[in-house]
Amino acid sequence: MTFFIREVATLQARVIMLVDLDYFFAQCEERRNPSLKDKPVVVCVYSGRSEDSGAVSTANYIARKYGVTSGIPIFLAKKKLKKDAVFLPMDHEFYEEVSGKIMRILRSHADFFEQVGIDEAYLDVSQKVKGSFEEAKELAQKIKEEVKAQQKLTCSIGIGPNKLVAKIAADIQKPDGLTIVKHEQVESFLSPLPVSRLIGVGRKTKKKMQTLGIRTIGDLAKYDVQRLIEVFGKKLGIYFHNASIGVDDESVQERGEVESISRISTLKGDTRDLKVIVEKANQLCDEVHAKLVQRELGFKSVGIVAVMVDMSVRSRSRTFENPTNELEVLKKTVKELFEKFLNESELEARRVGVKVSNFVKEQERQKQITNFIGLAKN
DNA sequence: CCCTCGATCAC
DNA sequence: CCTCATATCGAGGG
Repeated sequence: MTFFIREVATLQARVIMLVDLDYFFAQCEERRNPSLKDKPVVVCVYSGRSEDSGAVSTANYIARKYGVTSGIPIFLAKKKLKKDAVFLPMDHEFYEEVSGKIMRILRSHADFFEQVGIDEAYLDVSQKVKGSFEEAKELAQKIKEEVKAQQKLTCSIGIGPNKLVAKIAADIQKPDGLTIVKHEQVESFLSPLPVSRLIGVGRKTKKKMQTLGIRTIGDLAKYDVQRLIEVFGKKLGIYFHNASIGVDDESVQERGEVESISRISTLKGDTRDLKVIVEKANQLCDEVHAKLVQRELGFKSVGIVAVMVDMSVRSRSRTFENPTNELEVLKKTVKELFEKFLNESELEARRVGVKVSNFVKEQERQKQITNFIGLAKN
């Protein structure tokens, strides 16, 4: 019997790490210019409406002390900081380059690897550490040292029996943190934490749970699953229940290709003038199309999105019978979608976006065409 | 099963 | 005054 249990344990028990690069964009800027290190650093997305319009992407911890966090308007960040703060525009290419080098280091230490966004990755290290959390801790320290030595950046690492716990653990101590939660600690670790720590619980869901008397993950664990399903739907209800008791069997797997490519941009001024909107949309089409070419993809679906003056978000889309890769088709479709949309809407638009999806590898698309011509001939 | 669209989350 | 990009879910309709 003991034998059997041990078998099960070696087959199933996992050791998962979540590595999170600390205040990534701002830390990249500090690395490039170390004189920034003792100042508040705020990396911004400028929207171009006015001098300081736009939002904060990432701020270093000095800036955060003053209440400057991701997503707040730039002008507000300036009001909070005043003097010696440094405001910088995003340099996405640079961050991608740094990220790529670090991800290669992380991948080399994992049995299975999954990058999540530009600054996060899950590592399944079960085999590497032979199921030992003690060894996992040593490996994590080694990884932190290596990233520091080779790329001059700090990161925070969470270790747990699954992705869910590892992710929350990584958030506990940062920057430059290391938090380990073993199986037997999962319940006591999770239960006092607010539900908002769970992936999938944002502003709206937190509010909804609050009205149900659910504040902590422990509260959620005690709540009836059937009720959760009634309130949040089947998929989410079951997910929330399992998450609340630290259960998660999602595997760590390399992410496949992206399934949509989109660009959105803020207009100089609010408008519902088709010409103005199409002009901006065409720029976005160019950018989206460049990505498509780069990835050698054709697309079957085209979508537009408009953020209206009241910040409500509207979208329209169209799916073709056959995939295409032509920029002109994209632009024409986008124009038609906006034209139709404007007829159905009263409000002025503040931001507009373009999206393509339903990809077909260009090679496959060409093959289809060749086949079709072949058939027609016979 | 596919399409469309809004909502939500989180980067 | 309030960025950007991607994924996922559910509802509604076919």
